[in-house]
Amino acid sequence: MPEPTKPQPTGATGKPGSSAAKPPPRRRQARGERRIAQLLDAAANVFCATGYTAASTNAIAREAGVSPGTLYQFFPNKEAIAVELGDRLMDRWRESHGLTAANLHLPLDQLLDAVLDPLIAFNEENPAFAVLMHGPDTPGRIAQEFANLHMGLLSRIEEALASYLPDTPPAELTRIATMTFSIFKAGLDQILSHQGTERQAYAAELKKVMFRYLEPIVCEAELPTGTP
Amino acid sequence: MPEPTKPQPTGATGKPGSSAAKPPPRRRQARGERRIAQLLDAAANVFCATGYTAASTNAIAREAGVSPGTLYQFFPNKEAIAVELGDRLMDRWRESHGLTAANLHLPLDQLLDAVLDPLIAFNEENPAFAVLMHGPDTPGRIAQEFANLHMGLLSRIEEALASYLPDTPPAELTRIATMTFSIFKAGLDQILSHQGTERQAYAAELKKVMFRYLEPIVCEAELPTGTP
Amino acid sequence: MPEPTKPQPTGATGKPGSSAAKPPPRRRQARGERRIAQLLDAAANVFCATGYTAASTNAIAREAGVSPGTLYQFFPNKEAIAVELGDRLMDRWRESHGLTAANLHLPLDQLLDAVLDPLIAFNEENPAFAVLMHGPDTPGRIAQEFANLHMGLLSRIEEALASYLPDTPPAELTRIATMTFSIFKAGLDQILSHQGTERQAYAAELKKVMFRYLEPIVCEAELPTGTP
Amino acid sequence: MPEPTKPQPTGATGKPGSSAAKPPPRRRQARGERRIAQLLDAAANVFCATGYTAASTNAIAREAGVSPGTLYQFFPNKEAIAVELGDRLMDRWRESHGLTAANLHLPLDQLLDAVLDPLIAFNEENPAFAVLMHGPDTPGRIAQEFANLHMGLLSRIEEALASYLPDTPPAELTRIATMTFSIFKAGLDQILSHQGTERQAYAAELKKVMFRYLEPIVCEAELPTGTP
DNA sequence: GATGAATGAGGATTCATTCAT
DNA sequence: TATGAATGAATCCTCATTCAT
Repeated sequence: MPEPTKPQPTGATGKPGSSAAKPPPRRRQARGERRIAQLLDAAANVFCATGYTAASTNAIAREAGVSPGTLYQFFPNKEAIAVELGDRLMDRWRESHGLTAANLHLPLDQLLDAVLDPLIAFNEENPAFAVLMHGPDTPGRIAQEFANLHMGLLSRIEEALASYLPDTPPAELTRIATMTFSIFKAGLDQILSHQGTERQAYAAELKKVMFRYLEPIVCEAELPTGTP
Repeated sequence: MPEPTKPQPTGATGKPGSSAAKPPPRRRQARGERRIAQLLDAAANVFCATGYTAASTNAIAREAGVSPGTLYQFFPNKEAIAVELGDRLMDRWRESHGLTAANLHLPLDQLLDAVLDPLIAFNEENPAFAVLMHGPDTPGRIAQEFANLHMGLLSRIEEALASYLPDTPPAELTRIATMTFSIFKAGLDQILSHQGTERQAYAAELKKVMFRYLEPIVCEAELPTGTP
Repeated sequence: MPEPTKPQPTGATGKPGSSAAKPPPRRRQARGERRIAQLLDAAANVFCATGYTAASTNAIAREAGVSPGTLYQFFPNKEAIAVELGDRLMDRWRESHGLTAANLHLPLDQLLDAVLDPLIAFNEENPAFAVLMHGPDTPGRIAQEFANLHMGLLSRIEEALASYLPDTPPAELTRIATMTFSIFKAGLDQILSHQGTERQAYAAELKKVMFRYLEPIVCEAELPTGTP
Repeated sequence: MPEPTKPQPTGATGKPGSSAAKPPPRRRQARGERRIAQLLDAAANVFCATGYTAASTNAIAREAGVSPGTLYQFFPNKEAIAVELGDRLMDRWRESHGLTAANLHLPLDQLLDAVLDPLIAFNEENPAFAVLMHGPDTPGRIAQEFANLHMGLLSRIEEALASYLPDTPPAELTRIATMTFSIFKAGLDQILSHQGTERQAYAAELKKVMFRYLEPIVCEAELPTGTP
């Protein structure tokens, strides 16, 4: 039917987290949906191979076995590809193993196991996730296109921490969360750049780092009554 | 392996002073040396502004106020600029505050203060150092051109650790050093991306992370006699 | 030669009503006719907004709220859209206010009023008409796709002039008509690019130009007997 | 010090008309200056052949026999090429036959001859001038990049008219000038799109149009006192 | 008839690098 | 040395058009 359907720029389906009132995600044929998946897979590969900055849209299209024009039918630009890929990975992560409320009552070491093991596994299966978490090599600033992903993860950490540290001032909470996230990313990189037992050893090491960092913080908060 | 090897970096004017038989540095290189410094300064700025991958040699030349041709008179390619800049920063670091033998007998907390404070200060003054430590956003692999810098720092950490942990197997030592370095880089990024008191708070936080991570390792090693 | 020939413009649905034997217009073309109108309206908008050369068929389809494929179901290419739009505008113009035979006996000033006022009004309502009269910015040559429109208008002017100047050689007649048309287009552009009273002032000015240009020509022809 | 030398974007040397304090026009080698001329010649050809909108920078480079990169060493974009070409043609025009003060005291018919003949000749030799005067086929607005050229010519006409019509209100003056310019462009197009005697005939015709349009305006102004 | 997918050549522009002066 | 010119492949992206559903 003539029904105009609102051009709806392209690609990105919607921010994660804003669950209500998703705008009808643009009528698309099944083939198109497949193409998008294909392109995002290709993008993941290329991002992993060359990093975000050096990745080229043509390379992504080539990797996906389509022409450059096709890519641009679904994504307005390189940035949008990264955003959409990040969103989808984030969704996938949340759906499969998200930080469940149950975990939040575990003791720290078990919490770390409960969170990190699947998260590491997820990153092993989706190495592009790590690439996107880092963003372009532009230092300092978090590039606009990665802000979603970054904030998404960061705020989840912050929430989790908040439940352990209800009395900590927000600024400090943010700092601890930021540091934790930062450390995690650093450790994850090491894990992913090793293989086999060494990889496991690094995973164990990361847990040590995080446990030792967070334990005093958490304990101190948990026992405000007795210990001097 | 870890042994840094200083790989005679650029193709340009072999650095005087590095090898045993110093040929009297020729006069006509004085200007050249100035040019090089100029170019490296410019490169540092551009790398900081845009990251390594996105930095263009033309932009570096422009920033240095010279023509592209001039740049290539001193460096065979973009990579060499990064390498040389990294080497020089590394030298500068070593010369000014390098991990002196004296420090190695300090207790851990003091050691961290002694090492991290000047290192952070150095990075504040030379933000390109952090950019180069990270290398391009290509994940996992350490790009060839940044291997020197990376290994240089890493092996110094490893040496230091070795003096605290003489009985630890080398593989583990490497792993701890790698992790430590990784954490440091991560923390440094946070420090550098904040300002004022918040920056200081992040620095303190980084020290906490590192102290808590390393303390048990070091303690355990230090007291092989008394513990049951 | 000037004779317009109405070149059976698009490849699509031969316009009913043009040839002698009217085949009863098939029902299923009703929708098609609407689509075409829709597309031509959209094309008019896009041509006005960006000019012919820079207009894209995708933009036209989008503006019409249909898919590119649909557009090509009715028009074989971009050119055909312009041609058909031009033809329709021309038809519309002819049907509503065409140079009626009656006008041809008015004195020049009244003739100009009689012709120009509605023509200007028509162009105000259909600004795409002016765009199409000019064609692409390719200078000199009249692009193939705009020849119809151009010749259509030109020959009408020429006919009108011929009735005033029966003894003028055809070459000169063509020249005067061409010049007149050219001036008209130029003036029209000015009119359309102004607003309100200024627009009216330009319209008046255009009439002055044309009147003063044509008056001596016409007068001289009208009084072949007396004047030296 | 390195003295940065101010990047000085590229290409365009400076606006015409601002004669004082020309910024030192960027050190350039002779070869470069030749290239620029070459490129502008090529651009003129391509603009004439295809019009501004459809002209491609690659086509210009090809026509000039250089690589696309070379073009961009001298011009930051297509627009700048048009601007510079326009400026140079304008300068060339002014230098050779500009409206000299002497002309301003001639009777109108002689003035028109004095101005139009060389101007037409100039346009015959530099057909790109006409293309640039028209600008892109975007209707109405005068595109930014052509404003200079347009205003340059328009204001010269306006000045000339002002000397004939000292008592006319400025708005009207502008209108008359605009109309005159518009007519001239229209006539010029016809002249240029014909050949030989026909071309001359069109030139004569244009003069008629302009003379007849302007004569009453000028006369009326010239004889406020004594008219019989 | 309608849709959205697909194409691939071509658009402007950049960039690492080399060359002539 | 130093410069600016030159390169050409590669960048992102667009567009007229065709195809499969």
